[in-house]
Amino acid sequence: MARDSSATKARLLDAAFSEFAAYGIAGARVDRIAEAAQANKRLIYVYYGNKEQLFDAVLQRALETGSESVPFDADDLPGYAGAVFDHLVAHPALMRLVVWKQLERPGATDAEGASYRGKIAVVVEAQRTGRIDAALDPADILTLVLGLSQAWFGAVGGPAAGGAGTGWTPERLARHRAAVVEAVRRITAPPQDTP
Amino acid sequence: MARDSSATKARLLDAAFSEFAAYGIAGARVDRIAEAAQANKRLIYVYYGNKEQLFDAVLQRALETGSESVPFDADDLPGYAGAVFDHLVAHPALMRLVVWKQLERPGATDAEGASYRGKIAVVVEAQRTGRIDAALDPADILTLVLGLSQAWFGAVGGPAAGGAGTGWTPERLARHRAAVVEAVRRITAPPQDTP
DNA sequence: AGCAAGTAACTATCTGGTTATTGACATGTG
DNA sequence: CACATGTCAATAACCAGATAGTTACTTGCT
Repeated sequence: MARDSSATKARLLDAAFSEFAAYGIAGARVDRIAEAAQANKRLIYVYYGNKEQLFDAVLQRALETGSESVPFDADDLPGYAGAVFDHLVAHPALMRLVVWKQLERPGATDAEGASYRGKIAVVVEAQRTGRIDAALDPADILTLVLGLSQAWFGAVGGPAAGGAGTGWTPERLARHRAAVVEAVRRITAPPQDTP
Repeated sequence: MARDSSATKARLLDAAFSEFAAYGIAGARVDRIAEAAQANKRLIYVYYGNKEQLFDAVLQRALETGSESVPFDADDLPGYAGAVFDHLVAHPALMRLVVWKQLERPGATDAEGASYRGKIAVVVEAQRTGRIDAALDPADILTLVLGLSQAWFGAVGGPAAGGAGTGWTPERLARHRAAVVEAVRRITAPPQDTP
């Protein structure tokens, strides 16, 4: 039990995820991560190199699991926006992590760029087949849909804080979710969509 | 010239603005701020108390000048969104500062809460007079409009980085601005808006 | 002189990262 | 079997540099 290096690595990664989500890269404390993981600080350097690389590992895993559980669907962008919204609300730490990354490590990684270009291509195709209004630039569509899905995070009284209970009641959240979905529908629906 | 305390205070505030926008609260360095302001570090504590209070002062001034130069107009939300967009693009440091604040100091201040409630009231009135679709919750409208205006910041290849040149060409930026304005129009326009 | 503005040097503490060492387990050898 | 050897996981103590905040002092203006 005490000699399982992969378990220790995983505990460190989990602890680092929480720490980075809460404090960002600059604010995160290596000692706190080690303590929360019940591991020795040294092992962070053995397994992950240094604080920055640990952050990279945390972010990569978080984004992987994120894009796995919310597959992109250009044929139903309102549904996709709702799914992204649900996932972020369910995992506010992931939301915070992404924002920290945006501030402290701007610029897209190769994986992000590839995923982005893939989505663009799918949107273009959906525009060609008439399922998305072709008047808007596909890159703009993507940006706006994501922006709408994440808008709650920046809202006044929004749950930018730590983890759980955050001022928004479930009803309020559900209503906002519906508003996001409807907004995406109005933006992306092709003309003459309401017969 | 060398003995003008208000000028020194202003220089410190400017330097602190840049520093906090670039590195956040945890990442900001008091020594760097003093050096950039060509002032003695001690004066930060004399004039502003400590690092956190200095951040508060920076944020307050930034938000004040922000809301001054972009007045809220519920009767023309697309135009308002465009104006917010323009202002943030012209002052990316302000955008970053707001996001840092959201992460490192969650929760709305009294001033923010008041401004928010004021906007809500104006939106409600605009819905009553039929200038905004009344089907959506006013709080959601506000959140979505702001989210759209800021969506570019989170975009792939977006200018989350430092200050100036950031991958987005002026043309790309103008196109995205038009997309934001059009998106807000589609979301907020009352039914039967196109005669 | 007297007061406000400004400064250099200092300190206590923190923090990322490292060194030297120990403990556990497996394997090969006589 | 008994025992030496090598390897991997883990640990405690340590260190050099950084950092927020302070103390005691000087400068310049009226």
